Amino acid sequence: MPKRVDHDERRTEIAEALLRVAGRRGLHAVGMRDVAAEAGVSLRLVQYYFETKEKLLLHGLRQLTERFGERVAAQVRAAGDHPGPRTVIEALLMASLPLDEESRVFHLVYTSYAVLSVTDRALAEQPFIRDPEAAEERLTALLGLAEEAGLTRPGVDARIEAVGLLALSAGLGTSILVGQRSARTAADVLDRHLDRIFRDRGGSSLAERIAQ
Amino acid sequence: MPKRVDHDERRTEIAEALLRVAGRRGLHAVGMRDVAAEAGVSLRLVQYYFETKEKLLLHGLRQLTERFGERVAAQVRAAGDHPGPRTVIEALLMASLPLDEESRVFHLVYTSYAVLSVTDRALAEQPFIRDPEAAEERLTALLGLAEEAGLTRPGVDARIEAVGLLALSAGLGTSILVGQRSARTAADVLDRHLDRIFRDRGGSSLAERIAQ
DNA sequence: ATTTTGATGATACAGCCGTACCAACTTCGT
DNA sequence: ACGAAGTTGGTACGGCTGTATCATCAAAAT
Repeated sequence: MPKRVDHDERRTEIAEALLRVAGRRGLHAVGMRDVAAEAGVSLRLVQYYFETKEKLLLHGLRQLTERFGERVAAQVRAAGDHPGPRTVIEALLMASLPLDEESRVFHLVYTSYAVLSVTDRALAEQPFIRDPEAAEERLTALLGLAEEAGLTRPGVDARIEAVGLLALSAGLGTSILVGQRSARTAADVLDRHLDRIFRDRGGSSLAERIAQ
Repeated sequence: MPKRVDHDERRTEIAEALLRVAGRRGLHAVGMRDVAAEAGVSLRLVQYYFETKEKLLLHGLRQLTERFGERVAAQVRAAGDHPGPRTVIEALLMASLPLDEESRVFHLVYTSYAVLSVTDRALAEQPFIRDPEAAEERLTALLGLAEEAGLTRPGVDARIEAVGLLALSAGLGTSILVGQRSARTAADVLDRHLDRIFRDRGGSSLAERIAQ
């Protein structure tokens, strides 16, 4: 048989090119030809690995969320060996903020997809709308743990707090993305919010940890 | 001179048609021909009143924010004659949530514009990015008033709270938009958050006020 | 009444898009 | 060595887009 090329790897490379272009010029502006040029291959090849543009977009979305999930996991892992619930939650939320270029691209492209999904049925049925659900479950569990350990202030409802924290960090994320807020301000706000959930301030503040 | 047609009125009608189509099929999918058909006029007329598509889009954005501002103002006015700061803030934030069709369209189109503005310089320089600033000022002032009146809990920083509240309601808004949360859940979260800022629960809760 | 100017319509054009087609090349099995 | 199958490139097609052109009509001014 012919050249031994790892199809999955090739697909990953091309999808990566798609995400790069989308991050640079906006998802709405990427064409098949742009992706091909960015990946350094011919237009035909892009068609070969993803028969249609829609499939390419869907694959790109999947790849985007996967990579982001890994990134967040790594950042949480870096938070320490036996971190308290607040530390883990802080790491989780901060990792979701578009503070560096990679994360900025993620937010931009992900939000583009989310907007498209409102008017595109095929996109709306995609599981990427279910990823936040998983995050909610995890956050709720973490808050429940903290509650049992007596770390939270009285009257804290884990699920409601989880939803609020996710919405807050999502809102802060987009406001950073559009250049409305600085990373510093966002960290301050997040810090204050966590102060109202937890009894004790965990270690150093988020704001201090940002060199901005 | 020729037929006395109010140009501004005409422009408003056409821009309204643009927003309707954008709300139905997504901003990325609207073409000049779609707008013309929706407005019941010829393509040429759309070109006549807005020479270029970019100008049409910018006018549509301005119109969108204006209409939304009026809507919010009306909803706040409906909150009562001498409402307390919390009531006003609640009305403000709830009016920003996409609970009915009109507001849903606003959120969708506005978010579309925001996403585009990240990669489009002309859009980024548009003042619609400054509207949230005005909202922040107003919220900060309201919270400051509440603080002076002794209505808030100790340790409340008006500006940080304002930023947090806006980010929270923006995040809740988009999560409602993509069908991830119900209006009820969003109201609950907002309620809880306000409970942590204010000493007393204002009148009835937001959640109770929603028939959902 | 005629000219002038604003308002409207039909149609054409150039460019880009996603996709399809066809030819060529590479590498493996026999 | 030969052919088959996987892989790649060049190019063309149909459709849609925003914009421009040309012509027509209506109404006010002289």
